[in-house]
Amino acid sequence: MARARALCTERAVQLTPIREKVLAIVWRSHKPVGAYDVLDALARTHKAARPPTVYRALDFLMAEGLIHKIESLNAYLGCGEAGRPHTSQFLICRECGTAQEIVDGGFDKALEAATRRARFTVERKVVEISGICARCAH
Amino acid sequence: MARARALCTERAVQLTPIREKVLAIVWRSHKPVGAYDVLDALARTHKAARPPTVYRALDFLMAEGLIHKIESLNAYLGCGEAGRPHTSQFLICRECGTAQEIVDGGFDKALEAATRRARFTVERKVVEISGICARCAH
DNA sequence: AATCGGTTGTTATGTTGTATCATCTTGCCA
DNA sequence: TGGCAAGATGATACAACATAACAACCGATT
Repeated sequence: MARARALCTERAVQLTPIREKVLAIVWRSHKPVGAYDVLDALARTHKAARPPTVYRALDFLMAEGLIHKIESLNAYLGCGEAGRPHTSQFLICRECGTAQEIVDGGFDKALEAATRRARFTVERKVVEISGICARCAH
Repeated sequence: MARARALCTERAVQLTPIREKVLAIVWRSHKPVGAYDVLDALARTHKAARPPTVYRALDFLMAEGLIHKIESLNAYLGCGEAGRPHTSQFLICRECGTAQEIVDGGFDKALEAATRRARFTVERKVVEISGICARCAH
């Protein structure tokens, strides 16, 4: 969190109280959390919270690389490599609901080769693998 | 489409008129199409169509591997390798809206290695790359 | 004829995300 | 020191995406 504050200062963007609360809410869950769950949690300490309040904060945090959106769950997850440029992949366990962020160079290399072959300019990568994690498999 | 019919016969599942119409609607667009766009199109020839009608058909077609869902767009796309077991990745152009399905062995190999390392049992893969396609880049 | 599984009809509702315009705060500077 | 501009938030309404629940139908089997 100190790191998040430092990053925002460095970039001259504002990590306002609302944004910081939302970040804390997303961050403290190791499972992806839905926008309306964030809203419920935020509303406990911030009565005026409404959907746009939350979506604005989530958009800001995504733009700054502090959280990710898991598209296949419509949910949000704290980023493990906050602020550093990186691409990430997610392993999502359908049993326990956790999402693990992994960084895999081989993956990126294969992707780079495939997109270059297609002359495709990459802007955003969504890689979400669902299944059963090691712990839940026993 | 003949191929879709053959597959369903072989599997002893019913490609009913509604399902076939929905498949045709998804298939004839080379862009991913939203469920409510499908609904509008279906309703032209099938007045009774309602959201559940469409979602049931889409679920069936996905289960049979005839279409895919693009999670990052909440939209559906005809499958290029209908019925054959395969994993696919998508290149989605934000300019023209087309989504190209690519099959890349290197990708699958990298994924296999990464998931085995994590002792993760894969059930579903979502790989959606957004950006600018070759045609739109000029 | 009874019934059983699969499909569709129907109504309502739940979930996720945005548009729009008003208001407030802060810093700047003429 | 008054006014303006940019960024952030408040507030209302609505759009877009998806499912729950139960009724009705239909063909195949017994």
